[in-house]
Amino acid sequence: MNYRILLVEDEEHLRDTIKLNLELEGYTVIATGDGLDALNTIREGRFNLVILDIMIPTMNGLDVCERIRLENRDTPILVLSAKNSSEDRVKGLKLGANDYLTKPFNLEELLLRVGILVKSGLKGTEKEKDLYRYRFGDNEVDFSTYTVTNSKGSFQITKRETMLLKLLIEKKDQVVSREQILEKVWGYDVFPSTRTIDNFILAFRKYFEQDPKNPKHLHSVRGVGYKFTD
Amino acid sequence: MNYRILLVEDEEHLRDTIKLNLELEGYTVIATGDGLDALNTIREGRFNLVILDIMIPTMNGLDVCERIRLENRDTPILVLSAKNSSEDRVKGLKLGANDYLTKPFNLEELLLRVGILVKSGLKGTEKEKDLYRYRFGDNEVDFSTYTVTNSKGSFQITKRETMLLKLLIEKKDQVVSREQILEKVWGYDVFPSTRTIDNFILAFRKYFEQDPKNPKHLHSVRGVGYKFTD
DNA sequence: AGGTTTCTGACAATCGAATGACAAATCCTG
DNA sequence: CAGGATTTGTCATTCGATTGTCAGAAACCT
Repeated sequence: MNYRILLVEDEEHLRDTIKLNLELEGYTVIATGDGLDALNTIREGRFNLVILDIMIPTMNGLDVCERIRLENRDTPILVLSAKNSSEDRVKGLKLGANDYLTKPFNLEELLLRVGILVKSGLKGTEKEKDLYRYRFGDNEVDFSTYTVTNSKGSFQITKRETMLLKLLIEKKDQVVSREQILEKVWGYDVFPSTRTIDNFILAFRKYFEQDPKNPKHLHSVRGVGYKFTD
Repeated sequence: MNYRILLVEDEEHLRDTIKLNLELEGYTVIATGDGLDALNTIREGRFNLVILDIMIPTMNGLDVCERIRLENRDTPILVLSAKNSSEDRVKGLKLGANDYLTKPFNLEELLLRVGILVKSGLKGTEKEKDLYRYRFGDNEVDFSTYTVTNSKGSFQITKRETMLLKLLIEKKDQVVSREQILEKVWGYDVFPSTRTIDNFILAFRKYFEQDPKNPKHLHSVRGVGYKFTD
């Protein structure tokens, strides 16, 4: 079996070291030092693991992590960081990283953890359904099939809608600004007008709310953005 | 789903704290402070995760770790330790631990890592369905002979078609992304264009659908992939 | 309070990327 | 080399995403 690993690390020397060692272990390694680059690469190819330094230029590494998770639920992510505060580790793990390693690290430990992650990803791309379901009101959303079920019946929503909904639910009870939404769901280089987001919310209200005019779950916060509550 | 966790920790106070917190998260926790005890317990019951302090009395925690791995390949192990030397971490990971956390640790981080491990262990539980024959609509597919029988008659399909069809049927009612399809049917290092997959689906619709224009079994999910339903 | 400005709701119109459809080229395998 | 299997190329079509517009609601400011 040929395992493919995407390595995102900006320090050139370290990048080469890690790449070399992983290749000696038999992995195929694609390496880049840039976050945007990484996102593009991951969209094109398939990987068994992403090793991600969160202190990279161009964009925040944690955002890269979150974005990979919005688009792609399966690929394991191993986060590297110079910060050793537990808050940072917690933040990384919350955004969907599968493991977190602090620099400087023991190379052998890295290789061991890589081995563990790569294998765990293999066991089955499909995970338990419950992990991808979310219930609120009389709605049930299945993020793996893009399906919504409620009293009105059962229907499909689109990928974009799913990503946005996921983001709002992740940040439940918090206001998410339009900028944040654009950044996370659409990316750094695309800038649709703000009407677009409104239209998505509009659609959500039609899908999920008993009375779309008096939303119980999808609230507008004037001048800022939107907020999801149960 | 009821997850069962075995907690092995000799400091009583810490043990109670962890146990309580895990239970608040909804896990069932069996706790013990003794290594031998732990081995006996794990032989009796099935667990989704073992949390193991390697500084426990009666026997060396690393030995316990090794024993568990010898007897039981699947159960994830999370090692706790006061030692923070990388050699110790490497030693633990080499003996089969899936993760390693140093005391004192952030409780939230522990809970997050527990969540990740418990889920990763699940993936393996799912058994590959051994499909031999499958019926849907007025079609009957025999995967061993690559033969399809329906009202239009009986004919052969190719190996690749069979692989793809099997994948879609295994993931019935779920959206299978193009990436997943490529990964499973073509492998990691082959990159045919997306048109290829489309053509296979096209063929399937001609084979299996009464009205290929309004497919009842092979649905497109725009921007993602395809979905099979009965 | 009243008038002004800014923001969101609502929906129609438009655009463009993803897919459908099929032909042609290439790759295999015997 | 023949013949099917697989892949690529091209154009048509469809559907989701985006923009534009306007009305009404909320905030702002004397």
